[in-house]
Amino acid sequence: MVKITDVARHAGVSPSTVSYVLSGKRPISEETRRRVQASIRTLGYRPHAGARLAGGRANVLALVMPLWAGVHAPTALRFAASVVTAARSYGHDVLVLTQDEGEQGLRRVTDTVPVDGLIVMDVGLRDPRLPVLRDLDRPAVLIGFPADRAGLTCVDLDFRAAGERCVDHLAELGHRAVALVGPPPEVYVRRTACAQYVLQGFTAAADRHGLTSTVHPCEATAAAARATAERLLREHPAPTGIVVHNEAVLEPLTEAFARLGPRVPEELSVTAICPADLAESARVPLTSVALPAAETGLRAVELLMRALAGEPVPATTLLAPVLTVRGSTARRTGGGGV
Amino acid sequence: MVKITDVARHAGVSPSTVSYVLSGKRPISEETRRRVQASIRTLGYRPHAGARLAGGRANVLALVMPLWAGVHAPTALRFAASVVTAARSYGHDVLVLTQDEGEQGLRRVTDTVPVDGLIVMDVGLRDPRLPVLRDLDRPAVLIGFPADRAGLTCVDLDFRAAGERCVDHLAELGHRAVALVGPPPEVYVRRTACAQYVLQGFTAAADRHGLTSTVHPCEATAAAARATAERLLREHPAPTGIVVHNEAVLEPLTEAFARLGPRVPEELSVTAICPADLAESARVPLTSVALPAAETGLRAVELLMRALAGEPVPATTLLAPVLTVRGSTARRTGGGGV
DNA sequence: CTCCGTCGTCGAAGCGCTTCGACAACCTTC
DNA sequence: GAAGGTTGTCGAAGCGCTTCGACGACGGAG
Repeated sequence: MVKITDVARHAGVSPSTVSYVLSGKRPISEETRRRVQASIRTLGYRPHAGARLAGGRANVLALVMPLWAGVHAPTALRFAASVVTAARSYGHDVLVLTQDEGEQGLRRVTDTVPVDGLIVMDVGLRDPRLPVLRDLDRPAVLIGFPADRAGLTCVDLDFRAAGERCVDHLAELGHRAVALVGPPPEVYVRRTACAQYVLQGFTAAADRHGLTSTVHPCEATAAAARATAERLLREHPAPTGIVVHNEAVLEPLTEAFARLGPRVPEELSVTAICPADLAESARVPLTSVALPAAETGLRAVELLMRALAGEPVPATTLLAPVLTVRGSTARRTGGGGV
Repeated sequence: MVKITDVARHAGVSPSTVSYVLSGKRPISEETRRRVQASIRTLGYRPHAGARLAGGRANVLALVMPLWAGVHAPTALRFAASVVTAARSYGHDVLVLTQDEGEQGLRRVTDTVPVDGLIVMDVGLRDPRLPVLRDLDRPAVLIGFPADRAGLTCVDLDFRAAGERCVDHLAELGHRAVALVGPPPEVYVRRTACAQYVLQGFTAAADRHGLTSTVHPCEATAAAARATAERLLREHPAPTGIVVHNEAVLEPLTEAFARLGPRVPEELSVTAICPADLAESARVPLTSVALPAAETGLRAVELLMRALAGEPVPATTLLAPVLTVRGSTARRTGGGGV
């Protein structure tokens, strides 16, 4: 293992000079800097994270992610993967923490492990971890928007706008009755932020367009999806436009529709809020607002890096929803409605 | 942040004594030990990982996992979750590394981050990382069995026996022609160990029973699954027993069968090698050999902890396959065959 | 030509912890 | 009852790095 003193010797300077070249915290002559950097490269020097002891950077960030309960694994993994990849591109490694470690988990990890900053996924509207995050001596970026975001840096898809965008699209196609199939009730209870925002956007847009609307939380099981499909079709007026915000039931739900009668999109238009490739690879490619996991993760890391560099960062970054029309929505046919 | 000197002062001993109480590397009188431990508890002291500098434990382990390519996300996440949970129960945190960082990734992380040991998922038969792992000054546990496991600690489901077990079951039920639907060709090319072992077990058992057998690698897409289903049914002799070792196509494959004709299990018996809950929640509950993600992760962590404690650990831990009969297999009916 | 301010570099101290050698105190053993 | 062993504890050094204060060299101002 090559250490800073090796670099210093090789470059003919003192260790402190090498340190200052690395951190840029003191002026170093152009020539010395170049020599030091050359030595660093030829020796393949890499600072050791343990030295965060002395106030340095560890080049490690912590990612708090939901690992068990009620999350759609492929989606969660996509976020994680993009965070890890982005972090690596900044030379950082990633420590994972599970959601359920809660507030103490945050405390523990910042006290115990050399970690430069945190990224927290799946934030609740009134997440109990918020006070701790505000209080921490390290920067943090939330993926999701809690109700009170004072003193926090947040990034996420604009879920409210996403909900609206879906309804707008359905309204433009002439649909007069719409339904939202959302995540399971627990998620609303936990008050996961994005579920709430979609709901708000959905309702607001439906009202704005004067549409009839209903909301159906749905467990992430095929059976629940089938039950929800049946319930939807029995409604009066029967919705002709559906917004699905629940990746896990996308598949069984569309299949249930296929069995129960209404043809998609001829008789029933379906839009989803989900990762783009999921929407593409459905048996009927779904018109969807993309859940930009890759971009969100990347943005979160970028924000964290800028915060670490001492730059000011925007408190909120809302990613604009992009609706892609695929095969699952069509102009409303037939009369009906009420 | 309370540090070791605080504890020492509070207990009326020197810092080194506290350290020895913690590490047990020197005898400490019963009375002193108790006093120190009391102080540790009341002050809520937690050693800082950065101090691994001085030779201590960091209480961090690295998990190398496949994050993008061709893995079944829910299964991968299950492994990861079990590793993280088990690690936490030993007071360790987990740093994730992606598969594709390869050998240098291992080097980097052990040089750079205070990490006590490694767990490596998804090992190839001739994984290029093996030399590095052997060479490292830290213990490592592999999930999976490479061809040459000298000097390595490995744990995994006995995939060979799992393949055999499925075929045995089908043979017992009177099936004379069986087919294996495996992971995509890439996986065989990368020589991911478990795919090879299932294949071996499948072939060996089929030969032993004198069954006709064919092998069908299959992409992880619904389209590929449908194509595979059609190909299977056109074969001559048509297989009446199928072994599926590819979680991603489980669903579309069974559905394709449902459409194309043969009734499961009356006309076609299907067994799977997959996580138990996946098998249970299929529309026709699948007879399966469970992929024990939770147990495997736990075992891997246990082995690592024992290695860290200096205890000798078994070089190989093979988990015996457990076949659970559910609704997708039945005694072969009808005549046919050739 | 001196004085002072800058610039660039260095040495030393210290981060929280472990570990080595030392050393009292006590216990055997002849 | 002195020699030799144990046992339990301590002090100090050091891990790789950062940072603070110091200092020599240089240049511009007076």
